[in-house]
Amino acid sequence: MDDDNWDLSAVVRSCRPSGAAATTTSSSDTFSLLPPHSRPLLAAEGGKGGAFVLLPDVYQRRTSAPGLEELYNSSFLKAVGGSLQPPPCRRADRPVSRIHRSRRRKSQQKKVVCHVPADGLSSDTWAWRKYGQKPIKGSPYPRGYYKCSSSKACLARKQVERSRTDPGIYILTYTGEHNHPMPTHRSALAGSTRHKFPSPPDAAAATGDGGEHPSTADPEASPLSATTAGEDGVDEEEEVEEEDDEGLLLVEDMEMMGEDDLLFVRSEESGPASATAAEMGAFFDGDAGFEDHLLPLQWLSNCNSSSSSHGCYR
DNA sequence: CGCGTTTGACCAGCGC
DNA sequence: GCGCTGGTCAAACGCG
Repeated sequence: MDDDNWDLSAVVRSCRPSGAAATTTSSSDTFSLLPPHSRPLLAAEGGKGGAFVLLPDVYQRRTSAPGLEELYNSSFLKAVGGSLQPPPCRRADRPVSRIHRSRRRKSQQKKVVCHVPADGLSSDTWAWRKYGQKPIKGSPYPRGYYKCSSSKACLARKQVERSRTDPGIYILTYTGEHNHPMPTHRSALAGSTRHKFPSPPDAAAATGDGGEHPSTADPEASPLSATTAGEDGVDEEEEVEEEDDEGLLLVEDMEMMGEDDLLFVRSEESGPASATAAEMGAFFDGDAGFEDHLLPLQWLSNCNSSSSSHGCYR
């Protein structure tokens, strides 16, 4: 119920730089949904211009942050205790159990929507397993549906879709909460290492029309080789905006993000990332499983240190 | 052999 | 009430 917010609130609050945070008043639960890596940039309310607030390291140290763990735990209690459903049922059972679950969620579940550059995708430390993909009306790019694969009981889900306005940006929608601690090592996750390094016919297609062919175009695919990506300090921006108490977060379209404010490292960018970017481009087009490419998160700390988002997002 | 991805089908929420 | 669209499931397939 409405208590969903509490956990998030805690996080937010703790993260809040004294003044800025005010923006997301009730962004509460939203963040709990977000993977640590994706420290969201809170868009200041008037923030269209780009007043982003970088959340402190709450997320940064997932391993050592007791607070976070608590958060998780408590979250579990709330999320799981309340609505955790027994596992999925087969079609036969579906009618009943599933209905409640999915349909309800559809409209009422809290969501966290964030926009991240391709690089950002790779930094998701949770283990996700793709369970579906669908073309979305109005968007040239299909949307991928992921579940947390760390635990079967985990309700966390995520949708990945490429921004129609900016192919370089991915829209991540998190729903549900993880009812288990975050995996320490990606490698520990169930065989989540399936790098398909494509030998992309053309990277161009990657950024451009991938969506046309659902089968080949995976929006979410954004494999960065952890090494390269991590090194350069990627930029990852996500802006989260809360809409209502329902917990629904809306992120305004890319337009709202001033280019000046949000700079993504694109393929043209220089440095170590460039190679990565290129590769990514290739991936965008046809591959999936970006989650496999985990960023060391080192860059997080780097970014973190800088007080302004600009420092990082460059 | 195990696990993740792909893909088609099913189901129901939502808008008209 | 109907149709559309999105979300999820599960079998098949591929890869390590």
